[in-house]
Amino acid sequence: MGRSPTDTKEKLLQTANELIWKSSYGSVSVDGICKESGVNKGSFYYYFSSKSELAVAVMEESYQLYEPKLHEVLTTPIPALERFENLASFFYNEQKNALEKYGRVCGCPYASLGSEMAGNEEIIRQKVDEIFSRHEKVFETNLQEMINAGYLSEQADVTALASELNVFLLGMMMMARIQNNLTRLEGDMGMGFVRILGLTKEEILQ
Amino acid sequence: MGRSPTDTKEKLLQTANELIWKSSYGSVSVDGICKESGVNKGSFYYYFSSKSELAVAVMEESYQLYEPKLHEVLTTPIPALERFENLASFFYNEQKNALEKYGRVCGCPYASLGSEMAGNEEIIRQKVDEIFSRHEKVFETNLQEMINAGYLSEQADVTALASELNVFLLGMMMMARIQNNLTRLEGDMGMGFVRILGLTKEEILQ
DNA sequence: AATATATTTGACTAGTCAGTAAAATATATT
DNA sequence: AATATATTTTACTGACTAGTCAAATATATT
Repeated sequence: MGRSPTDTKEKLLQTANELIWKSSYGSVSVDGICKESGVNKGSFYYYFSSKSELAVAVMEESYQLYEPKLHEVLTTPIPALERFENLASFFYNEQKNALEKYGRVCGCPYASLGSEMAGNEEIIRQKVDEIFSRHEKVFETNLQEMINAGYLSEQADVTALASELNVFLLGMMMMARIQNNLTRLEGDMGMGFVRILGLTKEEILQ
Repeated sequence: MGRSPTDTKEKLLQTANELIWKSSYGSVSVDGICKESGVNKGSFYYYFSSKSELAVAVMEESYQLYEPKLHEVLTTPIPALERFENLASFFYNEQKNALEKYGRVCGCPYASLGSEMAGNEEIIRQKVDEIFSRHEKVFETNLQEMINAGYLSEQADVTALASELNVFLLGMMMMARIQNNLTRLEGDMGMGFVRILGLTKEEILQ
């Protein structure tokens, strides 16, 4: 009974994701998102109760698309050194695609939005906090699996390492966005991962 | 000849610094800054030609206050390990003071503002980029002095280390702001600096 | 005291903001 | 065909936005 579902909500989420990622939460208006989506403002508030609730939904959807990709790169059964070099390439390619699509280095969407709105919209701050926890958990789980599979030293402190990897990644992404430049990301990210994990060509276990 | 100079400009800079640091650029209005400063809007535009120009001036002034403090901590003639432990304490105390004053963890003002506005206001992005370059240069200079004074290994790559310290600091500050929590900053920052520099209690040269 | 300059005042755009509400429309089910 | 429900449309607040402008005022110098 009732009318058929449409792709209106999905279109709003996607447009909002793009606009907020490349510019910012504060400089993107609900009107702007609606105009770009070809959706009426009334329809916007049929699907979302506020702009901040939309931002939270955008992050959840985007993270659900991202996490499996991260997991896949980290679970490929090759030495840990190569896995993290692949991870660095993965992030670099993501940023390069965004640069080509949006004309600028976009960085980490969660970090930018979280940092901007942490002091103004508690539900946004909480969502970013939660997403970072989940992200760190993925690192943790995969590091433990690498240890179990003999790819990483048993002495490794997975919790501490996951946290450090996260902080380093965050810092690199922020720097790339502010510099609007990918060269550092290309040059230093893989090395950074490897150094944090204490991996060298000689120390590889398998 | 003419009227005496006043502290109006200074008051605007200080108020803007506080408001933008704790919330964001987009959610602080020129009207809000004026009201909080007890200054008329006309006076605002007598001193600043735009909101973004104000933000640039805020960053320059605040960095000029900050850099000497950073330099002082890093030039105290004690072993490098202790210098960077002191540096971690210095950052922690700065954040703790801001937390007490503004009711929230504020993080790095340049990074937050830079990340927010990098895609919208090129003069802001450029200023943050410039400030980060100067900041990294301070690390470089001081690391070289530590090597010269025999406090750090001569094999250390000061450029790479300065960059890594910067990225790590940036990541830690961002995370603290988003988590609105100082415990990680208190627990992991010193350790992080020391690990990046490859310093351990045993390896200290002097 | 007159004058030149520095600074402040307050009113004013003209546009944009997030959010509302009721009517209109489309369609699946009965 | 009637009805119930899902979705869209349109017009509308009322507050806030960055920025402008000319007149008013204060004061150091002559």
